[in-house]
Amino acid sequence: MTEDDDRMVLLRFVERFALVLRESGMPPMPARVLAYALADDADRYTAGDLARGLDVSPAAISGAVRLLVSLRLLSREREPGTRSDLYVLDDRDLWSRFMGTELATLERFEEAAASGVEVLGAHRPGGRRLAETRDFLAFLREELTAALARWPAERDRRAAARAAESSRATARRPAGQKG
Amino acid sequence: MTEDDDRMVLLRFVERFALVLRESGMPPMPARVLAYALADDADRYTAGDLARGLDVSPAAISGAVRLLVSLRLLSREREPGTRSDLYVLDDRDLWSRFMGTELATLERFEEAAASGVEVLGAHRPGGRRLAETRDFLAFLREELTAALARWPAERDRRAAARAAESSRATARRPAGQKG
DNA sequence: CACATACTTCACAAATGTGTGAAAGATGTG
DNA sequence: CACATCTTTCACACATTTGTGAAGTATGTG
Repeated sequence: MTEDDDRMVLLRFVERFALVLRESGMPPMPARVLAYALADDADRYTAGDLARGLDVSPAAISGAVRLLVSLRLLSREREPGTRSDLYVLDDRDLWSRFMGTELATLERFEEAAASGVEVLGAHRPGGRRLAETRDFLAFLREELTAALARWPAERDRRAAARAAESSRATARRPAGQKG
Repeated sequence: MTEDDDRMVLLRFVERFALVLRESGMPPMPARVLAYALADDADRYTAGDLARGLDVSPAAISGAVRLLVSLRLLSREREPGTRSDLYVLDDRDLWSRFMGTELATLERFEEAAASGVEVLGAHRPGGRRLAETRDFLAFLREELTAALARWPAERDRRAAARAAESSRATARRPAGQKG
């Protein structure tokens, strides 16, 4: 009962989150698998787990994990003496990796703009606009790279802040009488 | 001859750049229109200009500019006494705007992650991962917003550097004898 | 006010993408 | 070494997306 409810809540979330991932260009099934692996409580999944958990065919999982592994968003592991691969979502820097793939796209943008400047000529209005575009993309890439490097420290800082906050809250509850 | 060649070069670039835009989630035709408006030398286009320039049907342009205008990447203007709208690519902060739409996506991500924490509970492993995801997205949004605010100044700085560089180069050519 | 021009809307044909079932391929077990 | 289990590959049906032609709408012109 409650277990089924939980599962529905989870699957509903999966669809919601996957939708946003899809709007960022990820195909539907990989998006679902990523969202599921992120939100469900296990930290390693066999292909069968994912297929059953999402209630889709194993074939669909096969294609989805192939993409996710190639993007480094999942990694494949093998437990000795077992016949299934295990897919693990390395959440320590999942989002850094995700942004890594975005940075690669940004670089492709930059290259395209630069080649446009080259073939069209920087003196013409169109070429000038492309040069400015290229500069912007370069700037953005520098900024993102720097931000990404700051993230691990920032994450720990935020996690510590959250922990302090919640321990203050629990300390207040049992002993907080002398207001 | 040369004019046709130029046009081919332009259209080839348009396709190349549009391809990257498409990988970032933009539909093909809007991507082409944006790339064309960016790279061609005019600074305002009627729908007909775009249709002829890209050699596609006016109907396709209609849908494409609707999207681009809604994203604020093109703006629609109307010259008095004429019967066509003019589409202008406001390149002064085109890319800031483009990133603005990306920021909106980021915000949707953040909301989705936050709602996941809410419905799944922050104490479970899945919920904890989602909380970290939400934090990362918030961080990224702050960083991007800050970077975007820095861009105008940075752009002028880079433009000035380029101008100084090129004037130094032209000054060196005619008079640069006493090396 | 009929007409010409430019654009938009709509229905459709073509292309593309997506997930399934069936068959084939691995890999460990008795 | 036959078998059981799990995964991958492949062909296909289904759905979605895309851009076109044709018809309709708006707007300025004679």
